[in-house]
Amino acid sequence: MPENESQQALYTALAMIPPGRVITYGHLARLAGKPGAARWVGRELKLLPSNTRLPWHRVINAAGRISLPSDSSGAEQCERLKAEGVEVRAQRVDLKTYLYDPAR
DNA sequence: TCATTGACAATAG
DNA sequence: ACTATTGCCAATG
Repeated sequence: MPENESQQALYTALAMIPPGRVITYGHLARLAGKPGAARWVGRELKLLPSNTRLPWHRVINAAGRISLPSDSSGAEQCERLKAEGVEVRAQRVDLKTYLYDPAR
């Protein structure tokens, strides 16, 4: 059973991000019905189980960078993105090219 | 209740 | 490109 509406909306929105595309925390928050709650999104993603099927790795910050420490988690996100065809050069993703914007 | 912290964001200098 | 500041939501001490 859904823990709450917002969380359910977040999962649904995240699940529809196609491979090879990315989205920012802010945009995802808006899609989840909580505009301006980018930080809340990050907190929720951190709570996801390691066995989740959700594409958490397609979520990056507004600057196009990985918002995780460069150790294990950050490196894994980077690898996952590259594996999907997303170019990550100098720790940075070109939002103009890879950002998933349903309204555009 | 207040202060701090965190997978954030926009703006200014 | 960098730091500093301010605003944001929620959890934690």
